[in-house]
Amino acid sequence: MTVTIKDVAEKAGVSTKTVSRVMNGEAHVRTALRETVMRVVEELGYRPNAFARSLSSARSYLLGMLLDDPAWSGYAAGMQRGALMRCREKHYHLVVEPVDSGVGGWEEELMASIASLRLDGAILTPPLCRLSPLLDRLEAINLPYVRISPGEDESRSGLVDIDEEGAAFAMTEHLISLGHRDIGFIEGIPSHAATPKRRAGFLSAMHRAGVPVGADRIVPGDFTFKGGIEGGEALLRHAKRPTAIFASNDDMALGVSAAAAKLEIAVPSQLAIAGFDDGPTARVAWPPITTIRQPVGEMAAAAVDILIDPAYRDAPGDRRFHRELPYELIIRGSTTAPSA
Amino acid sequence: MTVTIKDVAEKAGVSTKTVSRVMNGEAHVRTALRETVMRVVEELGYRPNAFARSLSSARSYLLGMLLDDPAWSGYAAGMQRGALMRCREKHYHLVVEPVDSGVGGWEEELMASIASLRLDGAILTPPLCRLSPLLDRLEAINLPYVRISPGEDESRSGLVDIDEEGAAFAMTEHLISLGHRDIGFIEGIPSHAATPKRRAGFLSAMHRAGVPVGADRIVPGDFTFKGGIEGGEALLRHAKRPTAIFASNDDMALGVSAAAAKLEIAVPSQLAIAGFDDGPTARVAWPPITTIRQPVGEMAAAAVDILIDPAYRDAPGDRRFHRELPYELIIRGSTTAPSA
DNA sequence: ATGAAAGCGCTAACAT
DNA sequence: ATGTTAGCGCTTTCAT
Repeated sequence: MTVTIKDVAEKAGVSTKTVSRVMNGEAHVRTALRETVMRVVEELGYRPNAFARSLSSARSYLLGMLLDDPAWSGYAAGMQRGALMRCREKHYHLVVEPVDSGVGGWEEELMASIASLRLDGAILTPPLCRLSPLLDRLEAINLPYVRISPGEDESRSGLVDIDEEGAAFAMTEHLISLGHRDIGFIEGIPSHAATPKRRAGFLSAMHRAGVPVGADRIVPGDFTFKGGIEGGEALLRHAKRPTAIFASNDDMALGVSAAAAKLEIAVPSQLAIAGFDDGPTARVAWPPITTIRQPVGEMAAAAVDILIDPAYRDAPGDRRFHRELPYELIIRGSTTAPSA
Repeated sequence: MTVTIKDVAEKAGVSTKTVSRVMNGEAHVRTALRETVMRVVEELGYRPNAFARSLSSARSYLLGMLLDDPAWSGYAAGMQRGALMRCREKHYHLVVEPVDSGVGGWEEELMASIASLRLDGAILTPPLCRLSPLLDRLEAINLPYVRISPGEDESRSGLVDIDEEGAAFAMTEHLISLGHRDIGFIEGIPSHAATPKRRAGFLSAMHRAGVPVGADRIVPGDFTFKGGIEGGEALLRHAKRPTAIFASNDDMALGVSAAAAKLEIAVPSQLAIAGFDDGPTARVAWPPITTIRQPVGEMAAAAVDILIDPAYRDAPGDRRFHRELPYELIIRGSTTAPSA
């Protein structure tokens, strides 16, 4: 059979409680004893049973990541990877809970899963983090959660985000500084908090540069490649087309790139293209996409840190549990000065 | 406090064992009683504690997915998604265990994690599924596992794969049927079992068509975009360059596409490009890449099915636990007939 | 068909 | 600094 705490205690000639203390790195154990116990643990290959521990201690050492990303994009994958790595470091485990909010009954299923696993906390990614009824339910069962880029109700919980508006502003300034004045913009899906912020950043940079933005220069989008093709075509079919297009994420930027190829418009010489996210797809393109690097892995890791901070339960709305991580403007081949 | 089985038993006027029977869908409970219990469960919002159940029953209802994919490509994400969905359906949970086999000590960490979670089974993805010492250790602790595309030691465990060689053969035939005779091939990373199989499929199709393959037409690769650029450049810098290039995966195919753009070779008119996998990147390209669809999600789901089959433990090597799923040739815009 | 009692392996609370 | 006791919430015998 598997080795239990009793076996270790017996062989080491101590009580199970002492073994428990050693395993959990608690104080009040003499070094000599601690070492004896450690040795026996090694010898026997003892691994504490996570279930027994959770059952008696109310802590599960399990964190959940709630994802609603039908496309399972690089964004979600990066988040997950970042959270996973930090969890591993801290001796927690991560349970990923994919959710399809398009289908009925998901909320019940999710709550059942959460309750039966007795999660210690949950990370909510966009657009889930804006579902107020979901937040209500999590609060009702007293489950601490941290939101990634929620964009509203800031004081309701810990959160991690970047300065979306500032980043969009910076990207727009980059395009303007290259000499572009007629710039098209493709929006994201409205359910994401980032959508209005990125647009606002774009508009305010244009405004500040004193460049008017025609209503036909802003088109809707949905964060997908296909949406980018459509948005790109809409912008490029004008008799007088923009010299640059700023898409609200990388996948749409690639769509614009495809639309340009179709219409035989050369990138970047005849059209500059910018994206947002710096996901895996941004690098797998030619020319590579100029974009905003959003440190998704670190954002998820920060969320884990907040969740496992013992102080978090008591003051989830406290400002010290709000992290704004730095973005980075990544200039690649898709943006150059407009040809005269 | 949270509702326990005792609360339900009390309110329903039955023993805890009866509630347990109802919750687990066991026989020997009168319909009337069953319904009463169900009603009380609803009313109280009772959720069984997964830890308590696991502690007393030896089953954890937890499956692990072991991943060693530094790029965290679409392949890994698709696998995970497929496994996750099937687990949800079957009331299991999935714990993802990323592994960086480049770093020392990963094996100990992994084993500790597995042991403490008392996993019911594990899914091994490439290239981990070929690490014989790891398989030895899993067998030593008696943990059932299923491998995805292991390519060797077939009788050692259940496995799920596709006909890699047949798929590469089909792709090559497609290119030949379009009229290509001078075709370049970029290999995958040697640690993956798929690498030699895809090459073999390519070679045998060429051979069958009676087309000789020059040694300089096969170049090494590593499944990355960058590797694809390099491989593509190597093939395209020849005075007489191939009219088509078949890359062992999509990311490399995109790299070839980028290399062609750099060298101002038009795709598909001057160069046809084919990939393999049909990952998310294949569609986010222009022209979209002709490729082989590998049903990664279904493969992972099949692995879950095998693991939770009660008969699997007793005969893991049995042929009925080997699944070969169908691939599909997806013809997109990147392959057309060579221009005369 | 249903129930009573005895753990599963660990930790919290309380000794000592 | 270390040990003892009593559960955590469920399932497993084994009765009835």
